[in-house]
Amino acid sequence: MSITKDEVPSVTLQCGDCTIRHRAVCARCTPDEVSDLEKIKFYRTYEAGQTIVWAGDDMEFVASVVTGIATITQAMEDGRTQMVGLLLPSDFVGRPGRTTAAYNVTATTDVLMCCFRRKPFEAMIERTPHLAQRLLQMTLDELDAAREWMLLLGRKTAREKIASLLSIIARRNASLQMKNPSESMTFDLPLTREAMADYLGLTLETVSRQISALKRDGVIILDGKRHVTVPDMEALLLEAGDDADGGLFN
Amino acid sequence: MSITKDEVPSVTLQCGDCTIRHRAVCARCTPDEVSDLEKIKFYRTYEAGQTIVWAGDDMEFVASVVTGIATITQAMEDGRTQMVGLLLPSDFVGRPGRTTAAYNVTATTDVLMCCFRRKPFEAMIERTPHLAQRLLQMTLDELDAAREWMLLLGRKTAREKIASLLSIIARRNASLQMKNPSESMTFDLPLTREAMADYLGLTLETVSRQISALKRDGVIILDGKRHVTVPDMEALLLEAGDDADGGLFN
DNA sequence: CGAATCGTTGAGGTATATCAAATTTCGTGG
DNA sequence: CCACGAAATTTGATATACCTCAACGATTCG
Repeated sequence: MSITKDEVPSVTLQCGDCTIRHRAVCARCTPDEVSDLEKIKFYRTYEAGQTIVWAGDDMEFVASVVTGIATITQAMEDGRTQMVGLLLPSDFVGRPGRTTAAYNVTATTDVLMCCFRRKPFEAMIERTPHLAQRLLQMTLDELDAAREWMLLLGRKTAREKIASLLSIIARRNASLQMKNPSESMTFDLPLTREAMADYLGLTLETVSRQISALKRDGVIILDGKRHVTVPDMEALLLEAGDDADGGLFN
Repeated sequence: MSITKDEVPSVTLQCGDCTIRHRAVCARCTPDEVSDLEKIKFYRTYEAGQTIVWAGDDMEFVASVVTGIATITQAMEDGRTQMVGLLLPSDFVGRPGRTTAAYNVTATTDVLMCCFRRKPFEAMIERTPHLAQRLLQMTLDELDAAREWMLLLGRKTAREKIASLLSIIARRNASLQMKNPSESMTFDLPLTREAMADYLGLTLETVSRQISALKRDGVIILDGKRHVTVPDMEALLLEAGDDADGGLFN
């Protein structure tokens, strides 16, 4: 996990064939607006483990995750850490109107970010309703996700927390692969046990134990430490303690 | 706590001298835009204890809290409940673009709401950048608050949770009364022990015990069950486990 | 005055944290 | 390719913070 100098991808990407074009903050923008955005954008890459933003630092840019996974975390002085967001491709990083970062953002896999210089981006929000509208929509979605997580953190048992996390990851993969979510599903965990613990408000030992328990009970099948098969999504959803249907939208 | 028919206030309020005009969703609107809003607005009152919105119901309106306090809660099938938001004057209720309410909203005191019919309001957002921009700002603030709460729910001890809640309420009162927050402060708890428990992810017994403990330790002074004096805000902040300064913005 | 609501306090149980050690995985260099 | 060390993970033993169940006190309201 060595830290090397950021490197601009050898081929500069064009917004026209960007993989997140239809989901990112620019989703509603007209071609004209996109070409305005293109003038203030630049790419950055981060290696797995690298910090993208330090809480308290000046924010020179806001950005969209193009590929890879990053985490948003908040820490107390004594080291207790809570993940407060998981950033997937198309997710937005940074808050227009704020000069100082409030959270740590860390790459958990190699990450490619599409960055916009903050000042020009803020100016553009003021004059581009499509941008503000899309950002509002995305922020409302994030708020919903945060609230769902508050229920998990405040009221769910350790087993339910693990099952919830697994089903969220599974659901995500399902939506990518366009599979019927009731079938059996297979995916890789993008997080270490410690990162899962920070997400779920548990210790890594408890995470490990509960994963072992779910495995023992046949709810999941493990191949190695990270490769998970869920033979019966219904059963997993049941363990998560959510409403039977689990997540209608998204 | 009887439930009576909603009643429009005897005097219909005018946006011009509305107490939340400068903080609510309409804060950035021009006089013209406000008068457009005025055409689709109506007032509703709710008594303490009354439900304002049921999760799953159709949302006919979105609204601003004008006076009083309401809570946003989420419940699991077995009854476990988590508060995911606290609504104070000027806060916004409802999500444009969504037809069905995702959460329960309940009045904890008598509440006056300034409501907008949802459809026309959504249309107005599309054509009124000032409205979308302000709503974005407010939503970003809520997201920050939700994330701060995630840290509390996931990583703080019961005592820290109580101290955090008290300091948030105290800070709020300070900002209303324009007092120096380092002085001693007095305020009333707007929540029952049970509501506090639902907010903090605790049982009401634990809330009661921790409040007693803070009282025993001289961190707070109780007069009755709800009237609280904090002789030394610094000490309370310390108990909350936050950074020394505690809350720069807002 | 009695019932209902709200809050406090106590005793004991349990889920999860903490501390500790063994085991597996994985990257690196010989 | 293999050996080594570091990191990640699992598992065990024990501690403890918080929950659960229960009883009781205070306040309000009809």
